[in-house]
Amino acid sequence: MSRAEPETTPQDDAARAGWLYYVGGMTQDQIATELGISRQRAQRLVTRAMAEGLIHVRLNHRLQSCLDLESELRNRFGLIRCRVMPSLGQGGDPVATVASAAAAELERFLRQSEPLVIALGTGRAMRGMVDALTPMAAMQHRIVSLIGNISPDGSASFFDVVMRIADKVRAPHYPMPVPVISPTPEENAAFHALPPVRRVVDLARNADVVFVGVGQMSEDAPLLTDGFFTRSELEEMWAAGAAGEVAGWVYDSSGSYLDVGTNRRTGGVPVAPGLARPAVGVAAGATKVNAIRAALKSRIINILITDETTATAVLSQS
Amino acid sequence: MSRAEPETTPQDDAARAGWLYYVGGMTQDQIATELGISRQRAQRLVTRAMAEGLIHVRLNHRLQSCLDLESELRNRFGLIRCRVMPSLGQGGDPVATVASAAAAELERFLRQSEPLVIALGTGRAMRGMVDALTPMAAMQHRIVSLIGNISPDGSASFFDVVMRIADKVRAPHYPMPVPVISPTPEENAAFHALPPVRRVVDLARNADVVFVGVGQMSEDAPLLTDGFFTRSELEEMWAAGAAGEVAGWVYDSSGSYLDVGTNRRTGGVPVAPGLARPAVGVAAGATKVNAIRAALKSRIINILITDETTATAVLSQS
DNA sequence: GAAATGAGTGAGCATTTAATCGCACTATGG
DNA sequence: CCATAGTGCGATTAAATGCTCACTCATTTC
Repeated sequence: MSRAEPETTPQDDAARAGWLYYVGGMTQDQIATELGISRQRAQRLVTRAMAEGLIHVRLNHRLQSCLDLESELRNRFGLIRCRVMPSLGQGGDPVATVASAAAAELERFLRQSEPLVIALGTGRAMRGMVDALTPMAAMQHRIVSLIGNISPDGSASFFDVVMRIADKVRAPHYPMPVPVISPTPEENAAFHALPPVRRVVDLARNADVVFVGVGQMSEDAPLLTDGFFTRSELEEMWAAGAAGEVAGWVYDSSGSYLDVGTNRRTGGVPVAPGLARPAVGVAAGATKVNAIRAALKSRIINILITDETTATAVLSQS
Repeated sequence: MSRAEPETTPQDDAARAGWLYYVGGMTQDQIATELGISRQRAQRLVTRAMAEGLIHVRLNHRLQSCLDLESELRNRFGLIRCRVMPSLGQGGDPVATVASAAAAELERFLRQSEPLVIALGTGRAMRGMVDALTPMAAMQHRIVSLIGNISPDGSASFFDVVMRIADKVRAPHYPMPVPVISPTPEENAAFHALPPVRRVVDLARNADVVFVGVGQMSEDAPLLTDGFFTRSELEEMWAAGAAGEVAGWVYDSSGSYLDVGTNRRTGGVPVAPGLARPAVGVAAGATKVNAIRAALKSRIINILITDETTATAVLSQS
């Protein structure tokens, strides 16, 4: 037979194979026959469709145990909303667990017709959320970064989250053109005095919705492993009672921002505690428990998206 | 034996197993270990999670060929919107193909905050759509049936679609308490004269959105196989040029309702052609091609959700 | 112009999954 | 109290899947 159309992209093929497999329930052999390709190729297309996120899988049932945890967290910390996903066991990646729920929460806001300013932090949780996001047209909103996008080595990888999300929803986006953490308070202030920076800062400060990850301040603190802190800075923060970090701003176990160390040189906008506007924290993992509890206490975040084991741990102590 | 927690339902277990399998990417063996059950049991739970619709799978990519068909259908028939899903090959069930897309379209309306009156027909396509619908709170809307729910044998199975959807979204619902087709025009008129019926009819007639399947009038007409038509009635309609049927009302190949046969005794509300409010037709399958084309011509429906082969066929003739 | 690189391909094989079967347990009605 | 139908379970076996490897072909690099 003759394939008249040469105009199918590889991704099209992958999507079609994945569709036939997951929705149509066909075997890879049948797909191979249907599309006139070898079984191996069909298998690769199916794998690829999943890997590239062309196929979305969602759980459509609320586990009773998760619902219980949600209501307890809501009551204990006075949250607007809370979402607890089932854990994936010790082998599983907590980020993957919460990513789809976080994406759903974000979509909830994106679907609103009145224009919103949506501020975002960075980190693995945010990255996972954006990857799980379904592309949709939501140009009415503005996406703004809370945190500087200039990293110590000069790379702009932190730019990624805001750029990727803005790309998926075709919304205007505002990266924060300052260093994540400047060498001196003066240099940080100099950046923030620049008019373009001030405009982004104002936008972020008055955002209608905030999405952030939550960083732990233990040995494996993201800010340390990613090279934004030195070890001595971390120890200085420990001495001051550091419990966690949101958007680069370090707070103690009661959820109050510290006035020492890097906090005097951090660029961008801290997430103000106790406000009424939605502030969504996306975080899961055993090491983050204390950081999450502290952020909830002062209501730096008032919506929490986490997994079952983390939720249990957050509630168990305190 | 001792069951320590009596507080996990079988469905909870199935959902958890399905989550671990599809989202966590774990093997059924790992799940069995994780949950402390046998492999076979894990496998049964996973299967069940899928069968009961606890796991939703969606395609997150638009195939170029489908996009092309969509824009051509939109232009040709002046549609508001059109959605073409990839076909599942000759073995596949067309209803399964379009169900998830139809559900997504319905959810689009359900998510709107201003209250809507949503009118629905019946049939396999509607049933599939409702099954694929994600449960969500949308109490602001009212769900009303376009078609009678009393079938010839007295059963109320047609009630199902409206009831199920209302159950899933917790919205008030209004079944149409009249026979689908009455034995005589007089009896039909008598039913429609009843005040409670009139209220439902008024609601349906002024609905903000309409969702319907499209029935073919060939040998395998749903109205015939489901026992609402006799064969002689079908032949009478053929003689008058019957091409298809929407919500029980039969129209010819130009999409005009006929004034013969059962149309004089059909209960409920016909979908008025050519209106501006969205009227979504959900239909796929080779036998429905003519019925779909006719419904599009007079714009009984102005949004179409179908599959690739059907879309191609609808466009090929005419 | 030749070698290197890298993505894509098909074959064979190990692992994982689905289907079938027989057995035990339970509820229901004689 | 026993018989019987129905349901769920584990073991076995057939099918399907995923993984590795050697190979090709096109493009790049020296």
